Amino acid sequence: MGAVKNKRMPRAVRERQMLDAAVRTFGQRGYRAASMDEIADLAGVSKPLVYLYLNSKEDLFTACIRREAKALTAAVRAGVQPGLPADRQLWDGLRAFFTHTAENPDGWAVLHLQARTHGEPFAAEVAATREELVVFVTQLIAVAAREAHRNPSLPDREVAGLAEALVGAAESLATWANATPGVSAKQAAATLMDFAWAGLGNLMESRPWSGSGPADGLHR
Amino acid sequence: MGAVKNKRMPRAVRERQMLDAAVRTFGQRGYRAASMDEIADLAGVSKPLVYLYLNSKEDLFTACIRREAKALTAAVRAGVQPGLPADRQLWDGLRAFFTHTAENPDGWAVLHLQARTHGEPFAAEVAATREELVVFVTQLIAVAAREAHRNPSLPDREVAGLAEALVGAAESLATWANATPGVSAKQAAATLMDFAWAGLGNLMESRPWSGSGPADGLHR
Amino acid sequence: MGAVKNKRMPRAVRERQMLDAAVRTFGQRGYRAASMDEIADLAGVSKPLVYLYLNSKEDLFTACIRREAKALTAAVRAGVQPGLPADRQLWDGLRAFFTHTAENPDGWAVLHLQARTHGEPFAAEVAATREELVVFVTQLIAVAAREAHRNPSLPDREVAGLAEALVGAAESLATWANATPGVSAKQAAATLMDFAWAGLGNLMESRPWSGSGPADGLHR
Amino acid sequence: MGAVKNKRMPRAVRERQMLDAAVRTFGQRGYRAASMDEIADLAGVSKPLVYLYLNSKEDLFTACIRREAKALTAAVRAGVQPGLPADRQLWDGLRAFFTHTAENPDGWAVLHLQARTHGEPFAAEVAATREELVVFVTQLIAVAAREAHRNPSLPDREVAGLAEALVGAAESLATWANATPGVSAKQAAATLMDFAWAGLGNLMESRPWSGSGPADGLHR
DNA sequence: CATGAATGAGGATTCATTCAT
DNA sequence: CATGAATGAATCCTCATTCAT
Repeated sequence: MGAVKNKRMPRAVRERQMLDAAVRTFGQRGYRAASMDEIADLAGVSKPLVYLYLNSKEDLFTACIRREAKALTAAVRAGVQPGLPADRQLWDGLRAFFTHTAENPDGWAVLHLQARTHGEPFAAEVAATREELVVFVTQLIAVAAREAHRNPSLPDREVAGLAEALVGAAESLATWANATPGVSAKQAAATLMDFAWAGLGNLMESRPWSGSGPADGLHR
Repeated sequence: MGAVKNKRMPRAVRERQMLDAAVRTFGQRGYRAASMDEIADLAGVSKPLVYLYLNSKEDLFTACIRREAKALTAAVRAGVQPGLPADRQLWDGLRAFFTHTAENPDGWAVLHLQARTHGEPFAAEVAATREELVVFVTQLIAVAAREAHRNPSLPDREVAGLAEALVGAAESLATWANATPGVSAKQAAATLMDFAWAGLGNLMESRPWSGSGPADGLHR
Repeated sequence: MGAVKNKRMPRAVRERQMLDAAVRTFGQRGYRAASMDEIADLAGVSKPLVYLYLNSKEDLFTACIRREAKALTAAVRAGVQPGLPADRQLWDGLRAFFTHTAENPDGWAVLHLQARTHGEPFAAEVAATREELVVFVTQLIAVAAREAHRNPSLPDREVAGLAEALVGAAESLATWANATPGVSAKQAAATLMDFAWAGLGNLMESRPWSGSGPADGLHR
Repeated sequence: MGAVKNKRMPRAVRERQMLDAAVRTFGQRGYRAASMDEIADLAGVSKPLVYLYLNSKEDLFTACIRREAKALTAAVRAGVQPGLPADRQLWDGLRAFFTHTAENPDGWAVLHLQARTHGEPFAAEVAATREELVVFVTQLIAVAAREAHRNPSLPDREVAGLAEALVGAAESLATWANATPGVSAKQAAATLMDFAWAGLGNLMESRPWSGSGPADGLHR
């Protein structure tokens, strides 16, 4: 009883409806608990059609992961302008990230919660996306180091850990912001930016990160 | 066929064996995918005995969550000495946290991945534990602020966000460290401590956090 | 392996086959002892199909009760002509009742034995049907009283008791007739009619009830 | 947690406790739904002891049936004085019957509802008892016929049917009286006595059965 | 005697998946 | 294309029953 049954739609449209339904169902119920029946129902199509187009539950879930992963990285990329200074890029990226996850809570749940919970076919899929973000952050850190004329560059492993920590914090904050009424994407981004750029120690001494871009009131 | 079948053991022992098997199975397969058959098998007992002692799959999972949550918070608490400076307490807590999660990867998977993925009975259970850690970190930040004679205290929501970010980063790093060969608990703790205390900005300027305790070469 | 497996039948037909099998199995084994496996097998379908159409064991049993109850009351109603004198109506009703129960022993067992033995969902269901019969008999007694120009009408509770006794006797006789070879529906009806209308006392004095309708040799 | 655990009681007493618990449980839950666990618990003993004394669930149920059957027939017999006129004997027997079933509802449920519902081992057991009552009633009818100097005696099959109807009516009324608040054993007996002895026909003409014994206000 | 420990066997229910139309 | 009909294979859970102490 999900959507109205429209007969004879082009395949691409039908597939999108199915993926929409699947993302929503997987995101809310989890991979195992979601039933193909419910998904087909929510998509407004018959079950055999789902199998015809998407092959199997596993493939369907993989397709969901791929679509949502692509959407997330695209959103982050679209939010960032390569030429700007590193901290500005980070700030822009974080805002895009938090905005997108807030607008697509089910997709985010699929990526962050569900996909990692279930065995190898899926964890690998999502790990690749995550890696992409980590690499993006890693490069930003490297750029920032260059910009700061920092001589003895940080060891790679150290940088990897920092990027990992930053991405992990972002992921947690995204889930937290989704679950906490009254926390906007912008606030989440600001909190993390402070945390990441200035560090707690500096915050204690009242020196929050203040942005390096144009004075457009980046946060607060 | 998991363990050797030792007949006639006292209830407490059997119960522990069952919980061990359950944590391992739930941690690796997830709540839904784990079967009571596999758990009973791994524990070296028959299924009815599992039901006799632990009641139901739901109750068994809850018991796992409770046990692992208690163990984790106990480990962190045991690693921290209340009298020391805030940054030292944070450092000690992080080391205890990463050490414990590294030593109990399945328990950590149950808490961080599985329990949050499945509906209300369990999410609430684990949220309470997480809250405990967040509160601990929140208080540390407050103490640090006092120690730094910081006058206009940070707004509560800000502090909450920071604590959330820190805990989230720790959680992510724990999972990352578990999955990355060659990353020790100490290194994970050091990375996060740098990140949290100094911030990326300072790191760029070569001013990593260096510890406030006795000069015992806390890290690096 | 009960029936021949005819594939692809319309739903209504399959549902009837399932109910037939269920009535037979429940009637012979009882609610608890009957297994869904046996019912599905006897119906010549797989278990999931039974669940798809009938939902659950409880619902299946309820459906059996409803169908058999409706069939029984319909049979009795069809056997009785409202315009005739009360004793003739009673006679016709009894014959229809005994005929139907003799032709549907399993259905009768479900109604009389099994449904009343198991808790509330079912007992209520069958009680309603029984009440219908009791009311029917109660009204007949009242009509008979009017026909006999009996002045001080019998107290209601008394009439209720009498109707109850009559229905109870009929139920018992139906089961007895089913179990005793050589006892026909007609004989059972005649015995009860004598018993009910004339009473033992009159029978002793050789005055059996002889019918009030046309001289068609109603019995004997 | 049923009864207080009294250690070291003579076997006869323990067995009685078990049977009491079993009758109650079987009467209320039914044979299949009753669990040995619940029975042992209610009896205040351990399960192995039940098996030691009563062998198996089947044997236990059979023992219940036997005990309750014996108690019922004994009660009826004790209520009847062989020398008295037939209708007085019937009246006394009915009163004893309804009194006993009212005082032992669980025992009556075991005999009338549960035992007949389940396969051969039990149905036969209870059928024997029922037969005993039917024979008793059959003989009463024969005696009454002699007393009434009725010449052409009723055919045997006819008498058997009448006895069956009377016993059936009694059984139904017993269950009805148990379920209907405000109906006493005496009232039930009176209703049935009217019905059986006078017949509905006579009742219409205001000639209820009035008893043949001493004028002690037998009913009403 | 009495019991805590333990299990084999079975039963209700669900689900991903496939044909025949 | 689209679907109603159908199922093999699990999965959770319960219960009568038995030993070793």
